[in-house]
Amino acid sequence: MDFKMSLDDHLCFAIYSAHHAIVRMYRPLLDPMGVTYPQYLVLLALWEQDGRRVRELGADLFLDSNTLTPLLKRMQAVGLVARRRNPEDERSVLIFLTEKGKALKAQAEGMSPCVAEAMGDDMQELAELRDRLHRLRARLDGVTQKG
Amino acid sequence: MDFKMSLDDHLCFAIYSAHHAIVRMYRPLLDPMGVTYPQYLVLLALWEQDGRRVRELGADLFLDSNTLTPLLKRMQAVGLVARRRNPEDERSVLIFLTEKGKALKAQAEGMSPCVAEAMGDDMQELAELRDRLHRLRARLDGVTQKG
DNA sequence: TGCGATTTAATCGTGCGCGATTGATATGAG
DNA sequence: CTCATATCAATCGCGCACGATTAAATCGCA
Repeated sequence: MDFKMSLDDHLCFAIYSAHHAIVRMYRPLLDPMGVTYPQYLVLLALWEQDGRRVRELGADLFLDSNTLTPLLKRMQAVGLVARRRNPEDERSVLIFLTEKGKALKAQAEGMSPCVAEAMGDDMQELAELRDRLHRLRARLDGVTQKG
Repeated sequence: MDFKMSLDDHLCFAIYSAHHAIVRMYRPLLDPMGVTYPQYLVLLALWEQDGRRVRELGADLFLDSNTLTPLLKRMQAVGLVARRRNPEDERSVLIFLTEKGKALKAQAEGMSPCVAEAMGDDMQELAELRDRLHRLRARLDGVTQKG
């Protein structure tokens, strides 16, 4: 049985290829905003809660400072965020949205119809897919931690 | 409603984070084999059908030569594949598994129990998740093409 | 109080993805 | 047969991811 497992039979490849398809779909929507897809995810996290530490942002996004620091510096360079040392604890760095970064939220909400059209209109199906993936991720995280 | 959409509410982020969790889960299994996760996907495609052109491999993996050429050269450098110009059409390059590349298949099949344990034992659920993702990817590819 | 252990961000090197371009080979219309 | 067009792999530049390491600040305990 394992001996006949093709690429398409693998769940891992379904996730891999769906991920890249998502990024390709978002690119033309995000390009006019001047942000990449990972940067858009950072913005989503900051629109939800501003002024977080890099560590907290990383916990939400499942990313470490080796990825986030250069990414946030690029966002700072184009004026989307400000990085300030935390006066309460000089080890940590706080990330704040600039006015430009805040303003992008409205523009991003304008993408919704395009995203909805691309993803499909079956909200039930999409929400269920999302929840199944979150459960799988949580399970994998748990196993990887212990293993 | 859109104004309260958190990171976790987004299907795109569920896919993004599940993808990275999958890669993290596979890493300790693939490291001893000396291959990366994308290289493992290439091997899956080649174990299924050997001696393909770069273009065909790319069609299966949804990757272009700008990604595949350097990746295949790295696999050639460690002796997993051979790259030969196609005598029938000198524009194309054929990719062949070496004996070492073929031998890795048995070792990869040994990962199955670990993967199964990490992913969970509900094969029905996992197969359904896989099929839903393939349908989403197909839909996104269609929309992106036309758009 | 002093000092080792811990926490935090930053840095470095490597390997993807991919938009854009290049160069070589094949194809096809006239 | 010729030359424009198409196809194919390769190349280049940039931005992630991430393992490993470093440096600074804080914490905790003797």
